Amino acid sequence: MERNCKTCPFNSKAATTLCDASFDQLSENHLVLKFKKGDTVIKQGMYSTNVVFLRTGLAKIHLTGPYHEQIVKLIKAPTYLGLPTTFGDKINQYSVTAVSDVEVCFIDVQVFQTILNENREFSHEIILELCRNELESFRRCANRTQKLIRGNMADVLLEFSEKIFLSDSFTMPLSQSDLANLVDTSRESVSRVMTEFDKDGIIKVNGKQIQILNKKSLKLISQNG
Amino acid sequence: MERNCKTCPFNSKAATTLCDASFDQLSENHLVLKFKKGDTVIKQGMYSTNVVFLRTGLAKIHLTGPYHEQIVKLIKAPTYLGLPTTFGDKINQYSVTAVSDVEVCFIDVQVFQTILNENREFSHEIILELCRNELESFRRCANRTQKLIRGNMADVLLEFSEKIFLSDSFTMPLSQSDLANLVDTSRESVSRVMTEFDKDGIIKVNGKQIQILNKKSLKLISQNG
DNA sequence: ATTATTTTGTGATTTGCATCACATTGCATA
DNA sequence: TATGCAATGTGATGCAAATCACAAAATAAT
Repeated sequence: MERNCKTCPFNSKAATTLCDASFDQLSENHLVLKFKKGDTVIKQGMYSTNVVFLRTGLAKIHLTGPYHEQIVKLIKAPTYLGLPTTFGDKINQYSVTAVSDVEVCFIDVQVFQTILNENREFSHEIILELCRNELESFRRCANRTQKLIRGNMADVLLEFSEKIFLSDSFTMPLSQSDLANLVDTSRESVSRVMTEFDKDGIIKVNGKQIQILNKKSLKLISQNG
Repeated sequence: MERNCKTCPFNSKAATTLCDASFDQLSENHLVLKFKKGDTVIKQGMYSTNVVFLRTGLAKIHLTGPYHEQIVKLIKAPTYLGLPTTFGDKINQYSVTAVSDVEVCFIDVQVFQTILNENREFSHEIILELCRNELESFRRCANRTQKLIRGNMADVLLEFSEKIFLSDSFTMPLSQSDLANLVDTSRESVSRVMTEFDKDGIIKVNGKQIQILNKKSLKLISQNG
């Protein structure tokens, strides 16, 4: 457990700003914690007075839906989490679970707010990030509800490849059940679509190892049925 | 066309703060415009350097989905619109269309930003609002994708009654096609569900006039299938 | 008033996908 | 190495809701 925030490999501008501007406050008031794959970082329904900064690793945001768990998205460090909670009623509105081993900073709200008030650039960036999230939510929701399973699965594969792993081949970080909750289908359908894509030569599946062979096709499937 | 912002019936705290704190700047820099029912207030894809404040009336936020228009939600004055656009790349990411006659203030981004920078309380409130929106999006999306049509329709009726019109009877502001895009179904299904609800004595439909007779049932339908 | 044109109601048919029901594989822990 | 549990593959069946196809109202336009 280290406490020196200067050493954080922050490549988020907001995070850097935060650290540079307020190192003293932060180093006094934050914790760097390590979580193992599968651990709960934020638990829906619990009281919390911390902003969470995901420093390294992957995590999933999920919440209890009307009938089953809903995975909102897979996120990659560095990002802030739990802002809405912190600024709201301090009750976590969603859970965050580590998908790989992760390092996390818990920053006390009070401190965070102070910094926000003192640092114009930082608060502007936070607003920007929140705006981006809102738009992303709209789009995501429109896609999920309108597209067929194949389209949504194609989207997820493309997103993982292009946004998360920055490579055509990667190790699938989620189980098929998780994927099902992410694209809102059944586990069985996820399985079927994956084997379909494999048989059609669009991807190569080898256990958890995924390789995208034909990105063009995936994009077509994403657009059409 | 009036320009005196002091006269706005702002009951949003953020809006009041904005007006009180920065009346001079604002009255120099904003316009109050009237739109008629059906008019486009914000057009997706267009360049814009204004934050839009919906002063009076109802409007719908909608965007082009992969296959058809998606209505995100019905909104009621007073609210800010287009924040994400304004802070982002200045290209509107969604459309806003007047559902009743509305009054709108266009506030120049520059001015808005200045005020945001000068007014701590105001910027804090904006952050709060953005956070709320994000959470609301998560919930909404989880509901839409998991619930059956009857459940979603029940939700919409309850929301209109409780959040928008604050009454058990109201005039449905959206067409069935709009409702279909809102809950992501077909127009025909909306029609069928409405007549079902009517036949079951849960609501009374009389053209566009809706009366909720049995709120308990609606809530049950919203929760179960 | 009389046409258009958009909205709505309702049946018949089709279909994507959930669900059920197991077999199988992989992985962990004794 | 065996044993147990979780994650997967795959068929058969059922169902919610999309789609198609009109008729009937209701609004708008002439």
